[in-house]
Amino acid sequence: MSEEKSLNFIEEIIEEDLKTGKYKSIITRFPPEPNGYLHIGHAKSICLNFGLGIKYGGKTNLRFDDTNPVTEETEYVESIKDDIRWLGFTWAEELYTSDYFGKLYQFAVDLVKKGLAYVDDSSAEEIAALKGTPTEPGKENEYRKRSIEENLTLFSEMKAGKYKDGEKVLRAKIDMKHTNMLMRDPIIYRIKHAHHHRTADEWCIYPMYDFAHGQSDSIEQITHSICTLEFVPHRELYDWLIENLEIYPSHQYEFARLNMTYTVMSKRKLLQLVNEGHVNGWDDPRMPTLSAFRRKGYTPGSIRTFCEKIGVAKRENFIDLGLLEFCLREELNQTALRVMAVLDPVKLIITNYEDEKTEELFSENGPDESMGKRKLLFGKELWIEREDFMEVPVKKWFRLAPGAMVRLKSAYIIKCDNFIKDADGNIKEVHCTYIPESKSGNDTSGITVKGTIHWVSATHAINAEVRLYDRLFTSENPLAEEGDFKDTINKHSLQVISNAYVEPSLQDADFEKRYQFIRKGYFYLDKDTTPGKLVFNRTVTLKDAWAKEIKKN
RNA sequence: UGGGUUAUGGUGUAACGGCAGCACUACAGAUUUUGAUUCUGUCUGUCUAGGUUCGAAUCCUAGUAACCCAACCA
Repeated sequence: MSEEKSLNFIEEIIEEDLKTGKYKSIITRFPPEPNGYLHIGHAKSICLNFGLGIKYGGKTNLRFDDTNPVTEETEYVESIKDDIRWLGFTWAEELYTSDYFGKLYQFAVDLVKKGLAYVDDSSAEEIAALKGTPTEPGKENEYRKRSIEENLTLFSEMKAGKYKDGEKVLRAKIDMKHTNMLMRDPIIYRIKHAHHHRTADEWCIYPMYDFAHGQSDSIEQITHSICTLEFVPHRELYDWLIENLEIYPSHQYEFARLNMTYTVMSKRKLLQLVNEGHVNGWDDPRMPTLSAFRRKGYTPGSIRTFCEKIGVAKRENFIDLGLLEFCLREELNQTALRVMAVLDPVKLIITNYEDEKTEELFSENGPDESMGKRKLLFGKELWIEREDFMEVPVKKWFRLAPGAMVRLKSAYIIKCDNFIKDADGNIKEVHCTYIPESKSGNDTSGITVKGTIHWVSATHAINAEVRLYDRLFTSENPLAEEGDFKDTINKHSLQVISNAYVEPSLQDADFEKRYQFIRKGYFYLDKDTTPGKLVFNRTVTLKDAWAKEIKKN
């Protein structure tokens, strides 16, 4: 049975274009502005653009849209390239809009020569005042009547640096009464005496987005220029410029950007979180940036799967963060190495176990037998999870409690006989006896227990710092709340455990491996790890039916 | 009081005039040496009102709602 996957609307357009022979092959592009780090919303666009290139045997360029020197930096260029590579994509060519500044300038001159652009001496305020509003038409000003010759002179003087920032702009001459405000003589060049990250001080005039993007698409012969919905009104201008410049006709198509629960996606707001210290940098694992997801332990494959599952359409969407986590767990469940770690330790003493004895036990590394087994060290004193013992068990409890039996994962069945509290009434030690015949893999005891808990040997375990993350916002939609979105920041989004115990095999942890701390979640080594101190990030929790059960009561 | 875009379960996404499907979530159960995984099952939907048609999510008419547009940002 062949399962035919339905096409999204852009794929339909492409297949039609290919079928009718409009294009022999396609070229797409991913056009980030290097003024911030890439986030999960960009991943949707990256997967779409590069995915299309791959699917239809075309190619995809990486083009940095660097027309605003005051906000753009090389640091961002590098991080963006890293993130795209990490996601698993390869660009055909690495390009910069600034590569085309010469051509773009010439295009502007052509427009002036055709009488379709003019130099305007008005201030930003004056321009805004005559622009009108969405419901009222704009008005023309005196500069609009300048001769072609005068415009040519003035524009070349702008380029030559004769004027200060804001003193003059170049505008396309279209229609001040147009119902689309973007067509009311849009500014296409402005003066900025600023240092550009690539062209340095070569230019003091820079093209606006609308006069750079479509023209760059055209220069690269991009067949399908894909952007998000807020650019829909720009398409009319995009087409107007291409038509009047008589250059290669690229076409723009728009899809709905990704919105996700418990997440803000605008670069401006993310920058705010970083600058105001609400998080510790762009790659703080609580951020929705790709570098943060990477640091936290997300796999590129899970993000690609996610982008595949959410689809591409034109209607507003609000995706459940849980879907991303589902894709992640789906992959990690297959691939993560199983190990044991105790995050909130309580001492467990096996009273009938020989004092100095150390026993070697074996445990599977993962769900697939090919992943092999590893050695565990077992002894009289262990660390177990505080939450796995209950002095007065609730109903349906099948972990440790006075008189109760559980299996220690890959080891023995034990029975709880006693426990000791400290002066504050906290459980200090749990005393148990073990059943020698119940050894894992060789159990002749005939006893069955409902619960299995994880453990580490107190004499062999190594110490580690473990960082647990929760969602950054308490509100599902921080932007929809009254007041500032930062008011809904989750004050408990980071929990640092400095005294966790992990099994000795973790001494060899590295950035190639992802782990499941059995029963606790998936974890990944953090870059803050030093030779003397292991640091792990919790990538995501395991699904927890018991927590849900508790919550119900 | 302008222009543009979009409306399908709680959330996404299919259907191209012919049985409203899939995924996530939620819920119930089975299995389990991870209360994980796996497996089984259940609930929930075509924005509204008319019309065309043997037959409408799909076509027509009229509404309604949401989002975008008044940076020398992209």
